[in-house]
Amino acid sequence: MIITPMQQSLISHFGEMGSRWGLNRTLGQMYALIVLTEQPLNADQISDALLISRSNVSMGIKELKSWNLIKLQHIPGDRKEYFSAPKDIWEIARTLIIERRKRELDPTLSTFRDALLQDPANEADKYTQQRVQDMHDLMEMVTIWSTELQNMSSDKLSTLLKLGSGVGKILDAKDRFLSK
Amino acid sequence: MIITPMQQSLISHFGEMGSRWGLNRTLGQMYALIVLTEQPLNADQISDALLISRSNVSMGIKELKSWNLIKLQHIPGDRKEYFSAPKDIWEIARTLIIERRKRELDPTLSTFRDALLQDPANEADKYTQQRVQDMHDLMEMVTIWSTELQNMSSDKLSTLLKLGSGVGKILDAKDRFLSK
DNA sequence: TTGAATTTTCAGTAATTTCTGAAAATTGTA
DNA sequence: TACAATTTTCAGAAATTACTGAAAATTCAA
Repeated sequence: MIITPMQQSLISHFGEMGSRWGLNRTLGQMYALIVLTEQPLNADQISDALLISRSNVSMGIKELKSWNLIKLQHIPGDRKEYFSAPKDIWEIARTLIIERRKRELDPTLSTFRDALLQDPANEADKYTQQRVQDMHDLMEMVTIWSTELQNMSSDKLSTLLKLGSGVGKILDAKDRFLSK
Repeated sequence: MIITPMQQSLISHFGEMGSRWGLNRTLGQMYALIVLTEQPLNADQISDALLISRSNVSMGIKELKSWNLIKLQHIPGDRKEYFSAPKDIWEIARTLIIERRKRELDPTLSTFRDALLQDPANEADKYTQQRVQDMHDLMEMVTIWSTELQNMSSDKLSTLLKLGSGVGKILDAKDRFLSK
């Protein structure tokens, strides 16, 4: 498993960014390696390439599996497991959106609902509930969006994103449009 | 600075979630406290309420300032600085989107551009560049979107989000619509 | 200016997270 | 079934991150 300088610099960068995304350095590096390599890789190859222990790779794979970010493959005549990333970058993006929502939004939404069901004990609680209500409504809408994206084909997702700076125009004319 | 049980449970939750967002526990708790309290708070009140050291609060405030998440206020006759969050939840959301983009996307986009400018040394590099190109294009579109959101009023942002499950419909009819 | 009030910095410590090697568990084939 | 190959687990070590108290710096009113 030889890594080119270009790959190395990208892998390092993903490592540094890894922690800013909910992952960690090693996980970022592992995923970069898998995404940037055409052939599926086995755990030993990953361990060699990134100079990390075999057991660390095993834990990393477990985590990447829990994120649904890797595909598992078998090569005939080889007992090792091989890992690869989806070739469709939109599929990866979609998965990331879904998984981040699960981890970052869903638990909070549920906590918000609990708080809103309680009787406010005093003025402070009343104010708190107002704010929670606002945050709840916002997060719920983001959730609806992400569900929509989840069920969207790569083509459609791509079209939507390319709409980019056209969003404003659509909104300006939305009423006219929706009334047709 | 008395905290109600309702506030306490929300603050705890924000603390736990804090690390899943690029913040940390204390920062999450601090921001929850500030958002959920109607009155602006000073550093000592935050320190008291959350049972953390005054210096920790100072560092937290510095961080929240760098995220543009808090407003600084002065109360006549009081030399202390008071902090509050925007009352408009959309403004907070907008700020979060911008700041997360700055931290999570921009540096990566720049690394991608560097890699794409290089001459591929071999087949592996050619494949790597293909994948980088895909990721680059996707991230650039997300960036354009976030810039759009950045310049959008709260009203408009709210309208867009509420569109929710209407997005698919809009896309289906996009061509018809845009040709008008 | 001066000095009390307030905020910030920072070195050392504490807490948390990540990583490793060794051992246990699992898998698949002969 | 037996066993070699492979993967997973996990306790302890290493690395990183967060927190504190004390001291330095800043602010502002008199």
